Amino acid sequence: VTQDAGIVTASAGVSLAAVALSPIGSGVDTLMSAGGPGVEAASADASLVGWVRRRAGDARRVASVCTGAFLLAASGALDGKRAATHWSVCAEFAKRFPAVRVEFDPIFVRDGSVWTSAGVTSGIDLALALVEEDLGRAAALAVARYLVVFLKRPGGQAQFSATLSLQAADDKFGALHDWINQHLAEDISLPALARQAGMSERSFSRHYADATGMTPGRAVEQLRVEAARRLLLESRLPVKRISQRCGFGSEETMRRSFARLLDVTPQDYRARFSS
DNA sequence: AGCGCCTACCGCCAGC
DNA sequence: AGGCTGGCGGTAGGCG
Repeated sequence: VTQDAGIVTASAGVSLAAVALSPIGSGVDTLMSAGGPGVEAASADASLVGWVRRRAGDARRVASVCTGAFLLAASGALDGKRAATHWSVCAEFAKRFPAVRVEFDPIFVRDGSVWTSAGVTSGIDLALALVEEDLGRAAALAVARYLVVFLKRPGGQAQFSATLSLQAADDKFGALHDWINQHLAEDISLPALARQAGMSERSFSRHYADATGMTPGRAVEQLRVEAARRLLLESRLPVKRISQRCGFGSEETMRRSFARLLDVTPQDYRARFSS
Protein backbone atom coordinates (compact mmCIF):
# COMPACT_ATOMS: atom_id res chain seq x y z
CA VAL A 1 0.00 0.00 0.00
CA THR A 2 1.63 3.17 -1.17
CA GLN A 3 -1.03 5.82 -0.93
CA ASP A 4 -3.10 7.93 1.39
CA ALA A 5 -6.03 5.80 2.35
CA GLY A 6 -8.91 7.97 1.16
CA ILE A 7 -7.90 8.03 -2.47
CA VAL A 8 -8.35 4.40 -3.31
CA THR A 9 -10.67 3.15 -0.62
CA ALA A 10 -13.15 1.79 -3.13
CA SER A 11 -10.68 -0.01 -5.35
CA ALA A 12 -8.79 -1.30 -2.34
CA GLY A 13 -12.01 -2.98 -1.24
CA VAL A 14 -12.25 -5.02 -4.40
CA SER A 15 -8.51 -5.56 -4.50
CA LEU A 16 -8.73 -7.19 -1.10
CA ALA A 17 -11.61 -9.31 -2.34
CA ALA A 18 -9.46 -10.36 -5.28
CA VAL A 19 -6.55 -11.26 -3.04
CA ALA A 20 -8.77 -13.08 -0.56
CA LEU A 21 -10.36 -15.16 -3.31
CA SER A 22 -7.20 -15.87 -5.28
CA PRO A 23 -5.68 -19.32 -5.00
CA ILE A 24 -2.84 -19.35 -2.50
CA GLY A 25 0.37 -20.66 -4.00
CA SER A 26 3.97 -20.28 -2.92
CA GLY A 27 5.21 -16.69 -2.78
CA VAL A 28 3.38 -13.69 -4.18
CA ASP A 29 0.35 -14.45 -6.32
CA THR A 30 -0.78 -11.02 -7.43
CA LEU A 31 1.34 -7.94 -6.80
CA MET A 32 -0.84 -4.86 -6.92
CA SER A 33 0.39 -1.28 -6.74
CA ALA A 34 -2.25 1.26 -5.76
CA GLY A 35 -1.86 4.88 -6.81
CA GLY A 36 -2.09 8.13 -4.93
CA PRO A 37 0.12 10.92 -3.60
CA GLY A 38 2.47 8.48 -1.82
CA VAL A 39 3.52 6.83 -5.05
CA GLU A 40 6.12 9.53 -5.75
CA ALA A 41 8.00 8.85 -2.54
CA ALA A 42 7.59 5.12 -3.01
CA SER A 43 9.14 5.23 -6.48
CA ALA A 44 12.16 7.06 -5.05
CA ASP A 45 12.67 4.48 -2.30
CA ALA A 46 15.40 2.26 -3.68
CA SER A 47 14.83 -0.60 -1.26
CA LEU A 48 11.08 -0.62 -1.95
CA VAL A 49 11.63 -0.48 -5.70
CA GLY A 50 14.07 -3.37 -5.39
CA TRP A 51 11.52 -5.33 -3.41
CA VAL A 52 8.88 -4.70 -6.08
CA ARG A 53 11.33 -5.79 -8.81
CA ARG A 54 12.04 -9.08 -7.08
CA ARG A 55 8.43 -9.80 -6.21
CA ALA A 56 7.21 -8.83 -9.68
CA GLY A 57 9.67 -11.34 -11.06
CA ASP A 58 8.04 -14.33 -9.43
CA ALA A 59 4.48 -13.11 -8.99
CA ARG A 60 1.88 -14.79 -11.15
CA ARG A 61 0.38 -11.41 -11.94
CA VAL A 62 1.31 -7.77 -11.60
CA ALA A 63 -1.28 -5.01 -11.47
CA SER A 64 -1.62 -1.32 -10.75
CA VAL A 65 -4.40 1.15 -10.14
CA CYS A 66 -4.24 4.76 -11.30
CA THR A 67 -0.78 6.25 -10.68
CA GLY A 68 0.37 3.01 -9.08
CA ALA A 69 1.84 2.31 -12.52
CA PHE A 70 4.71 4.66 -11.61
CA LEU A 71 6.01 2.33 -8.93
CA LEU A 72 5.77 -0.68 -11.23
CA ALA A 73 7.48 1.20 -14.03
CA ALA A 74 10.27 2.35 -11.71
CA SER A 75 10.98 -1.27 -10.94
CA GLY A 76 11.14 -2.19 -14.62
CA ALA A 77 8.12 -4.47 -14.39
CA LEU A 78 6.40 -2.64 -17.23
CA ASP A 79 9.30 -2.52 -19.68
CA GLY A 80 8.14 -3.45 -23.17
CA LYS A 81 4.56 -3.77 -21.97
CA ARG A 82 1.44 -1.87 -22.87
CA ALA A 83 0.13 -0.01 -19.84
CA ALA A 84 -2.36 2.60 -18.67
CA THR A 85 -2.24 5.24 -16.01
CA HIS A 86 -4.29 8.27 -15.04
CA TRP A 87 -4.77 10.62 -17.99
CA SER A 88 -3.47 13.66 -16.09
CA VAL A 89 -0.02 12.09 -15.80
CA CYS A 90 0.14 10.10 -19.04
CA ALA A 91 2.50 12.57 -20.71
CA GLU A 92 4.84 12.71 -17.76
CA PHE A 93 4.72 8.94 -17.49
CA ALA A 94 5.61 8.46 -21.14
CA LYS A 95 8.54 10.85 -20.85
CA ARG A 96 9.86 9.25 -17.69
CA PHE A 97 9.46 5.65 -18.84
CA PRO A 98 10.08 5.45 -22.61
CA ALA A 99 10.35 1.65 -22.43
CA VAL A 100 6.66 1.41 -21.52
CA ARG A 101 3.99 1.71 -24.19
CA VAL A 102 1.43 3.99 -22.58
CA GLU A 103 -2.15 3.69 -23.77
CA PHE A 104 -4.65 6.49 -23.38
CA ASP A 105 -7.65 4.22 -23.39
CA PRO A 106 -9.89 5.01 -20.44
CA ILE A 107 -10.34 1.41 -19.32
CA PHE A 108 -7.69 -0.92 -18.01
CA VAL A 109 -5.04 -2.59 -20.11
CA ARG A 110 -3.90 -6.18 -19.93
CA ASP A 111 -0.63 -7.27 -21.45
CA GLY A 112 0.07 -10.86 -20.55
CA SER A 113 0.45 -11.07 -16.80
CA VAL A 114 0.59 -7.29 -16.40
CA TRP A 115 -2.65 -5.40 -15.72
CA THR A 116 -2.80 -1.63 -15.35
CA SER A 117 -5.82 0.61 -14.89
CA ALA A 118 -6.25 4.24 -15.84
CA GLY A 119 -8.25 5.62 -12.97
CA VAL A 120 -9.71 4.66 -9.64
CA THR A 121 -13.06 3.35 -10.82
CA SER A 122 -11.47 1.38 -13.62
CA GLY A 123 -9.30 -0.16 -10.90
CA ILE A 124 -12.48 -1.73 -9.63
CA ASP A 125 -13.13 -3.18 -13.07
CA LEU A 126 -9.58 -4.46 -13.16
CA ALA A 127 -9.92 -6.18 -9.79
CA LEU A 128 -13.20 -7.75 -10.86
CA ALA A 129 -11.53 -8.97 -14.04
CA LEU A 130 -8.86 -10.65 -11.92
CA VAL A 131 -11.55 -12.40 -9.91
CA GLU A 132 -13.25 -13.41 -13.12
CA GLU A 133 -10.06 -14.83 -14.57
CA ASP A 134 -9.44 -16.92 -11.48
CA LEU A 135 -12.90 -17.98 -10.50
CA GLY A 136 -15.20 -17.31 -13.41
CA ARG A 137 -17.84 -14.84 -14.31
CA ALA A 138 -20.38 -15.95 -11.73
CA ALA A 139 -17.95 -15.30 -8.88
CA ALA A 140 -17.05 -11.88 -10.28
CA LEU A 141 -20.71 -10.95 -10.48
CA ALA A 142 -21.24 -12.16 -6.93
CA VAL A 143 -18.42 -9.96 -5.68
CA ALA A 144 -19.79 -7.01 -7.62
CA ARG A 145 -23.24 -7.59 -6.25
CA TYR A 146 -22.10 -7.49 -2.66
CA LEU A 147 -19.80 -4.59 -3.21
CA VAL A 148 -21.49 -1.25 -2.81
CA VAL A 149 -19.80 1.39 -4.88
CA PHE A 150 -20.41 4.93 -3.78
CA LEU A 151 -19.43 8.01 -5.69
CA LYS A 152 -19.61 11.12 -3.62
CA ARG A 153 -22.01 13.72 -4.90
CA PRO A 154 -21.62 17.47 -4.60
CA GLY A 155 -24.29 17.68 -1.91
CA GLY A 156 -22.48 15.07 0.14
CA GLN A 157 -25.07 12.45 -0.69
CA ALA A 158 -24.14 9.16 -2.24
CA GLN A 159 -25.22 7.56 -5.48
CA PHE A 160 -25.34 3.87 -6.24
CA SER A 161 -23.70 2.46 -9.29
CA ALA A 162 -26.40 1.80 -11.87
CA THR A 163 -24.71 -1.32 -13.14
CA LEU A 164 -24.69 -2.88 -9.72
CA SER A 165 -28.12 -1.79 -8.54
CA LEU A 166 -29.62 -3.19 -11.72
CA GLN A 167 -28.40 -6.66 -10.86
CA ALA A 168 -31.43 -8.54 -9.63
CA ALA A 169 -31.00 -11.44 -7.26
CA ASP A 170 -31.39 -13.98 -10.05
CA ASP A 171 -29.62 -11.76 -12.58
CA LYS A 172 -32.32 -12.47 -15.12
CA PHE A 173 -31.34 -9.53 -17.30
CA GLY A 174 -27.58 -9.63 -16.80
CA ALA A 175 -26.94 -10.62 -20.40
CA LEU A 176 -29.25 -7.87 -21.59
CA HIS A 177 -27.42 -5.29 -19.50
CA ASP A 178 -24.13 -6.42 -20.99
CA TRP A 179 -25.64 -6.01 -24.42
CA ILE A 180 -26.96 -2.54 -23.60
CA ASN A 181 -23.56 -1.42 -22.33
CA GLN A 182 -21.96 -2.59 -25.55
CA HIS A 183 -24.50 -0.83 -27.75
CA LEU A 184 -25.04 2.44 -25.90
CA ALA A 185 -24.71 4.53 -29.03
CA GLU A 186 -27.09 2.42 -31.11
CA ASP A 187 -30.82 1.78 -31.08
CA ILE A 188 -31.81 0.68 -27.59
CA SER A 189 -35.43 1.76 -27.74
CA LEU A 190 -38.09 -0.26 -25.99
CA PRO A 191 -38.90 -2.24 -29.17
CA ALA A 192 -35.20 -2.99 -29.69
CA LEU A 193 -34.77 -4.16 -26.12
CA ALA A 194 -37.85 -6.37 -26.32
CA ARG A 195 -36.53 -7.90 -29.53
CA GLN A 196 -33.17 -8.51 -27.90
CA ALA A 197 -34.87 -10.17 -24.93
CA GLY A 198 -37.07 -12.25 -27.20
CA MET A 199 -40.33 -10.98 -25.78
CA SER A 200 -43.19 -8.76 -26.83
CA GLU A 201 -42.88 -5.15 -25.76
CA ARG A 202 -45.63 -5.46 -23.23
CA SER A 203 -44.28 -8.58 -21.56
CA PHE A 204 -40.75 -7.26 -21.58
CA SER A 205 -41.79 -4.05 -19.84
CA ARG A 206 -43.63 -6.02 -17.20
CA HIS A 207 -40.90 -8.56 -16.53
CA TYR A 208 -38.19 -5.96 -16.53
CA ALA A 209 -39.98 -3.80 -13.99
CA ASP A 210 -40.65 -6.83 -11.79
CA ALA A 211 -37.02 -7.98 -11.86
CA THR A 212 -35.24 -4.67 -11.43
CA GLY A 213 -37.81 -2.36 -9.89
CA MET A 214 -37.18 0.06 -12.71
CA THR A 215 -38.67 0.74 -16.12
CA PRO A 216 -36.50 -0.05 -19.16
CA GLY A 217 -36.27 3.59 -20.14
CA ARG A 218 -35.03 4.67 -16.71
CA ALA A 219 -32.50 1.86 -16.66
CA VAL A 220 -31.11 2.84 -20.05
CA GLU A 221 -30.84 6.42 -18.86
CA GLN A 222 -28.93 5.33 -15.76
CA LEU A 223 -26.54 3.18 -17.73
CA ARG A 224 -25.88 6.02 -20.16
CA VAL A 225 -25.22 8.47 -17.36
CA GLU A 226 -22.91 6.02 -15.66
CA ALA A 227 -20.90 5.48 -18.83
CA ALA A 228 -20.72 9.24 -19.38
CA ARG A 229 -19.65 9.82 -15.80
CA ARG A 230 -16.75 7.48 -16.22
CA LEU A 231 -15.62 9.06 -19.47
CA LEU A 232 -15.82 12.51 -17.90
CA LEU A 233 -13.47 11.47 -15.12
CA GLU A 234 -11.14 9.18 -16.97
CA SER A 235 -10.76 10.73 -20.39
CA ARG A 236 -10.33 14.20 -21.75
CA LEU A 237 -12.91 13.78 -24.48
CA PRO A 238 -15.09 16.86 -25.01
CA VAL A 239 -18.55 16.63 -23.47
CA LYS A 240 -20.18 16.57 -26.88
CA ARG A 241 -18.14 13.56 -27.95
CA ILE A 242 -18.99 11.77 -24.73
CA SER A 243 -22.69 12.43 -25.22
CA GLN A 244 -22.51 10.87 -28.69
CA ARG A 245 -20.53 7.87 -27.54
CA CYS A 246 -22.97 7.16 -24.72
CA GLY A 247 -26.01 7.39 -26.97
CA PHE A 248 -27.50 10.67 -25.88
CA GLY A 249 -29.25 12.39 -28.76
CA SER A 250 -27.41 15.58 -28.02
CA GLU A 251 -25.20 17.30 -25.50
CA GLU A 252 -28.32 19.03 -24.19
CA THR A 253 -30.10 15.72 -23.62
CA MET A 254 -27.14 14.46 -21.64
CA ARG A 255 -27.16 17.61 -19.56
CA ARG A 256 -30.83 17.06 -18.72
CA SER A 257 -30.19 13.47 -17.66
CA PHE A 258 -27.34 14.59 -15.41
CA ALA A 259 -29.62 17.19 -13.85
CA ARG A 260 -32.27 14.55 -13.18
CA LEU A 261 -30.05 11.88 -11.72
CA LEU A 262 -27.05 13.70 -10.25
CA ASP A 263 -28.18 17.30 -9.96
CA VAL A 264 -25.03 18.61 -11.62
CA THR A 265 -24.02 19.58 -15.11
CA PRO A 266 -21.50 17.33 -16.88
CA GLN A 267 -18.93 20.13 -16.82
CA ASP A 268 -19.36 20.63 -13.09
CA TYR A 269 -19.13 16.91 -12.49
CA ARG A 270 -15.84 16.71 -14.34
CA ALA A 271 -14.42 19.84 -12.74
CA ARG A 272 -15.33 18.68 -9.28
CA PHE A 273 -14.03 15.15 -9.42
CA SER A 274 -11.35 14.77 -12.05
CA SER A 275 -8.54 16.65 -10.35
C1' DA B 1 -37.93 29.57 -22.05
C1' DG B 2 -41.29 27.47 -24.57
C1' DC B 3 -43.65 24.34 -27.72
C1' DG B 4 -45.09 20.57 -30.71
C1' DC B 5 -44.15 15.91 -31.69
C1' DC B 6 -43.09 11.39 -30.23
C1' DT B 7 -42.36 7.59 -27.26
C1' DA B 8 -42.50 5.00 -23.07
C1' DC B 9 -45.48 3.59 -19.69
C1' DC B 10 -49.39 1.35 -17.92
C1' DG B 11 -54.32 0.19 -17.26
C1' DC B 12 -57.47 -2.59 -19.56
C1' DC B 13 -59.07 -6.60 -21.73
C1' DA B 14 -59.44 -10.60 -24.61
C1' DG B 15 -57.37 -14.92 -25.47
C1' DC B 16 -54.65 -19.02 -24.23
C1' DA C 1 -60.73 -20.25 -11.60
C1' DG C 2 -56.20 -18.27 -11.86
C1' DG C 3 -52.16 -16.86 -14.21
C1' DC C 4 -49.71 -15.28 -18.03
C1' DT C 5 -49.40 -13.03 -22.57
C1' DG C 6 -49.70 -9.38 -25.76
C1' DG C 7 -52.39 -5.86 -28.43
C1' DC C 8 -54.68 -1.30 -27.87
C1' DG C 9 -55.07 3.30 -26.60
C1' DG C 10 -54.78 7.36 -23.34
C1' DT C 11 -51.58 10.11 -21.07
C1' DA C 12 -47.52 12.13 -19.11
C1' DG C 13 -43.34 13.61 -19.92
C1' DG C 14 -39.02 13.68 -22.56
C1' DC C 15 -36.76 15.19 -26.74
C1' DG C 16 -35.41 18.18 -30.25
